[in-house]
Amino acid sequence: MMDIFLDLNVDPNSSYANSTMDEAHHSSQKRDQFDGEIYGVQEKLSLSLSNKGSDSSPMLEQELDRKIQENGKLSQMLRIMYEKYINLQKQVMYLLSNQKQNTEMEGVCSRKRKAEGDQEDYENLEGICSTRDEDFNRWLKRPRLNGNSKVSKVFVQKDASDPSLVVKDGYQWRKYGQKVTRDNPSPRAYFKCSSAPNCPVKKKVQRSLEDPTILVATYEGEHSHASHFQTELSLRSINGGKGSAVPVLATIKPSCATVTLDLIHEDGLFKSPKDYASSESAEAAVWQEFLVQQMASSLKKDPEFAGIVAGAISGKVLGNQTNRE
DNA sequence: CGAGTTTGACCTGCGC
DNA sequence: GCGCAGGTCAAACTCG
Ligand SMILES: [Zn+2]
Repeated sequence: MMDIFLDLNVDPNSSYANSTMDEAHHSSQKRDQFDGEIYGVQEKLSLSLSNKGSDSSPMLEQELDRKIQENGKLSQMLRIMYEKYINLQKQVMYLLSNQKQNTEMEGVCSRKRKAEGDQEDYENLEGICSTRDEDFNRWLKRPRLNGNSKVSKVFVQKDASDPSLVVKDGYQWRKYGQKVTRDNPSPRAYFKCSSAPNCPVKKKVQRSLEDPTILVATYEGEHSHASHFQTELSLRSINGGKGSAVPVLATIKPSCATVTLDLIHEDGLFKSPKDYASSESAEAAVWQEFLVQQMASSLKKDPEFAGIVAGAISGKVLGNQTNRE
């Protein structure tokens, strides 16, 4: 069972960020610094691409150099992010081991419904990798569902105007029910896996009460088959990584500097980055590449970024053509 | 026509 | 035992 929702840069508008400014001073400083880095790169990108009208080759070379430098900076940023993430993961594992000892002494929560209610109380905390110890402990102490059955929670950023509760995760799902729950105005949809005839996996999808742009998908059970992601991944390795991008759910919103990475393993459940990072350094490299791909796919989705890139490319192409003529 | 979705009815577990 | 809430079923419906 893995619940991962990484919010590396908390939305400055979120109540969490506002209400905990003092106590989270340390981490917010780091965040600001990182935000600054992101904004700086964005500014540079638009600045360096804005003079695409020039068709002189020294200018192009200069521009190319600048882009190479920017590329290096972005890679460095990714490396920093990755390192921070690994540190957070270590913290999680350390606290989890402590928590395990505590819960073994306290006993397991007996009332199922009570447990679910409490779980939703902690829902907004799950989305935040907080460095505050008290919040972090609350996050860790939230009641879990039956530890034996595989239950995982996935948070997916989705446009609030889109009423569909579809979470693309590499499996085929058949909807078998929908219910309006007591404490959330948005309905909860029930799905069964239809990728394989005997697959027992179910999932529930509901919009987060706190943030309607986030869909909370709860998976139960283990797939008795592979998803098409797995096929794709094996194809990728055969093709030397030239296949299509790893279909993870990742969104980056430059406007509010929020990074949300939903890390779905090919079996449809979460695979913690720790699982990649703790084993081999080669695995860490794979994870790093994985992060880069997520970033790239997210940037591709951003129309503004796509526009800038398209402009730059067309500028270059037109520039080359006019140079030849 | 088959597969998937919708939606009201029904089932089940929990709290009082 | 009753009522409530979450979860599931299945007939009707939609869509390709
Ligand atoms: Zn399945």
